[in-house]
Amino acid sequence: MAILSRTFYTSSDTVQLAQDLLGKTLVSTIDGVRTAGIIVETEAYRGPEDKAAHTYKGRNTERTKVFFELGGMTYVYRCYGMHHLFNVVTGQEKEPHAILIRAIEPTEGIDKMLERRKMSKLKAALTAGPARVTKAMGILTELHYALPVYEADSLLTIETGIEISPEQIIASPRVGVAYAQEDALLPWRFRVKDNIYTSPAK
DNA sequence: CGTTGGATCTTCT
DNA sequence: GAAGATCCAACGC
Repeated sequence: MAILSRTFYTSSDTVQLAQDLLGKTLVSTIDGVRTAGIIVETEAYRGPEDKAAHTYKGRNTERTKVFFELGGMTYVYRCYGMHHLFNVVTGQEKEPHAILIRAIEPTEGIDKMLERRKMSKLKAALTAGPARVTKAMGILTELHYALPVYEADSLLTIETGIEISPEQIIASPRVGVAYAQEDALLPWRFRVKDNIYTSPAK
């Protein structure tokens, strides 16, 4: 499989990229052990205008500083004090956009993912949900913040995967962002239709 | 099946 | 001091 080049993350609009990422393969390599899965659910966050984004109004803190780099870097942060959520920074320098990876369909290293999730049998709950994805792949804020996903020796890479046609993509409002008022209604959540690792179509 | 509450870090008021 | 880009176990039907 081929690693996507850095230009993939900088040459299109973030909302388009969130759709383009569906079908691509997220790969984590820790201590030589590879775990991988097809991306089947994403959400776009477009600071500084987007009220739901951590970079709303250009907020630049220790946590969000990687947003301001050129696209293709990882943004991992802690959510509700106990989960790690994984994003890919997109766009140009000083353009604080990112795409949250919400669900994957496991393809490689499933035994390792089951072990990390303390599960015995493969089912959708293994990697359906942003915090589940990071747990299954061993992604941690301390270990995986601000890494290039376009470099072959990176702990996290994104590679080519399967073709997803526009008809297979479902757009809907983002999850858990009611506080963002009118921006909460933007249809910036994208899912692969009929995939069991995302919630069913409505 | 649906609902509830606990875990507990970062950031902003 | 409060709330958040969440998950899961423990309930009650």
